[in-house]
Amino acid sequence: MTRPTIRDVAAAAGVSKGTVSFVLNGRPGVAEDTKRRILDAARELGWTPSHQARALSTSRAFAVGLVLAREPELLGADPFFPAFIAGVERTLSDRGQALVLQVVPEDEEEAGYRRLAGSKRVDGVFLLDLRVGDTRIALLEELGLPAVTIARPDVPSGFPAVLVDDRPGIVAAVRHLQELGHRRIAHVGGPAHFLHAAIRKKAWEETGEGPYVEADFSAAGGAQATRELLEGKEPPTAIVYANDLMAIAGMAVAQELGVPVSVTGFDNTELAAYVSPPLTTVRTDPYLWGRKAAEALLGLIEGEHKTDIPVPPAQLVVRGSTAPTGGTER
Amino acid sequence: MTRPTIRDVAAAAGVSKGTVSFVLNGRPGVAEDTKRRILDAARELGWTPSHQARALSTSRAFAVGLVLAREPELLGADPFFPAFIAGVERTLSDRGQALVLQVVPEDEEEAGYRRLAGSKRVDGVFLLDLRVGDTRIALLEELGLPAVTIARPDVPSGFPAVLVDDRPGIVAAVRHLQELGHRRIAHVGGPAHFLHAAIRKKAWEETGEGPYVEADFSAAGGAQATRELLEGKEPPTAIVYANDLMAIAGMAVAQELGVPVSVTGFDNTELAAYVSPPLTTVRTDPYLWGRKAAEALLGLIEGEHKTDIPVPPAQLVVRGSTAPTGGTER
DNA sequence: ACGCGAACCTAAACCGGTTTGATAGACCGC
DNA sequence: GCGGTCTATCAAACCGGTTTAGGTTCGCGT
Repeated sequence: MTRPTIRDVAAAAGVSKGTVSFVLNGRPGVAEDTKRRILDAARELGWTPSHQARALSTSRAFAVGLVLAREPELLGADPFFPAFIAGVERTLSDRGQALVLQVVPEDEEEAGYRRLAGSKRVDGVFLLDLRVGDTRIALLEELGLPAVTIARPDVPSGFPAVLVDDRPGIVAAVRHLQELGHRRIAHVGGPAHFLHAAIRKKAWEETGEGPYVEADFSAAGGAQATRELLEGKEPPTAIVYANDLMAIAGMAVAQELGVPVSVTGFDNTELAAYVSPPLTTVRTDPYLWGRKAAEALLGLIEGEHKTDIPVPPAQLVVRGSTAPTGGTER
Repeated sequence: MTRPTIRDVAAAAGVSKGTVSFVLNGRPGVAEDTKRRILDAARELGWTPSHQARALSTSRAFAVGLVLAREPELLGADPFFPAFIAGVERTLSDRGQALVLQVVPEDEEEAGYRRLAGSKRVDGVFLLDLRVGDTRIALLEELGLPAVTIARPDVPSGFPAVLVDDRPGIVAAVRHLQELGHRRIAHVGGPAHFLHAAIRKKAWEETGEGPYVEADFSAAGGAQATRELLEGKEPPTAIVYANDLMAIAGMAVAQELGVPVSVTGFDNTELAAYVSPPLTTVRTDPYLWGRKAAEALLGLIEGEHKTDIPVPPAQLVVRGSTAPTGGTER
């Protein structure tokens, strides 16, 4: 028994294919009575339209894409993607859309987008990990592929964006440390070519605080940067990290060196609350971003006008890893 | 300027659509000369076949699916998926296949598979987080959807599987602890209805060691379980955890309670090497599993016979979190 | 009684590939 | 020189939807 097609439904309801199609797409101009007959027939036969056929005639893919250009190991440690993707799915699945993932080595990122666009596999894409002077923006415009980004304030991307402001989180962390009496507060940032790393660094710079070390968001990088800071002359009494992973690795280094130092992270990963001492960090909501981004992207694909979507700013979560100067951290 | 179609290529090469199609699919029976003319024309025009049209006429989706039925928060902390997916992609992208992701709440898992199958969006799926008496096996058979699982020894799944053996890793961890003088070695496992949790537990049981607490693979669960163990009478001197996340959370609890206890994790997450003390754990290779699983799935879809694929067993990575009894853990 | 527009529906073309049955021509042996 | 096979190619049907350009039918105004 093969899958029923629109033809079968049409025959069962005694109408033409065209009419069934009209009903399916909620077009006006079909009598109530006929409409019901068709819907009944469809239910009876268990018919669902073949989205392949639909895709062919409407040249829509009914799917959106996500290109991840990171090394697998780094991906594994990043709490952002799974949550973001879950949020995206939340929106997509309600609307019968699918999410197509491409994971590519960093140097094949462009090819990844070209593949998705060229084979018309997706109707639009998410643009993540925005970089300074990101070449992908031009690429996507060239490809004519609708896109939505996760962007930061003051950096126009040319696409509608979910506007995430990391600054209040960083500022709050620094203020919190200052209130605890810290006067030399360092920052361990992510690669500065990433917009989100750059803006966190900028927010921190504007507080006028101490030394800065650039790392790469990895545990290894965070540990290394911490060692540099603590073994240098005039070590800071507190460190603001650009993510939890580096912060946790940094805490371990400080413990090993026996240097008491307050630390804050960024992301509020699940583990943050369960390390010792529990990590003071900044809570973000990638799940929400995913939902919003997907809504925006679908809207864009439908031809809506592009607008940015603000989301609530990151919030500081105070835990035990920050303590008054001179006090003991553990 | 619209995308060229097969018709354009045919016209340019002075042949019929059919012949172009034959060449494209590498079918025999086309003269060398004609073949070259067609390929030249195709290159000239920059033609790539529309996979939508292809999908319609061959009723193949050229995509495989992955259903993730976990809460977003848990997903974020799990290092398995990103690495697995990266491996999968590695295989897929070479073969022009796409990966369609579905993230659903746990109670909608079945609907997720039905959606993928019903809309013919994918030609096959990966079946992950296999459970004891998994109902999805019957479901997929009912749906007639080819599938590949990540399975454990001795538990036939009915589908070709990447055969992962966690036991040597657990056994090695216990032996290692025993050699260090530990005599009461506890196990904090994952939910027992998961096959991988069950088999780790079983391997540990067969070593004849101490108390067992079931947790849920989360940091919170690991911390809670650890507290129970250490605050009970006859606390263990070592704990074997079923994943790194619980192990790290457990270490923190032990530190807070001031109880010296050796711990081992499972997964070898990036962070494992950078906590204090560095975590002794078991290294697995989900990237490889992803590659193998994708190869198997594509083979299966092509109609090859199903066979299980063994992968190298997990290996113990000894670090500082395991120390001789009576010695200091930090 | 007739013309007209609205409401409803149909037939057929189309999307861009794959696949099948037919055919034209080359080559073969006798 | 003729039937028979083989090769290379073509034309047309098909996949399962959407869309457009007409038809019918009907009620209504005059």
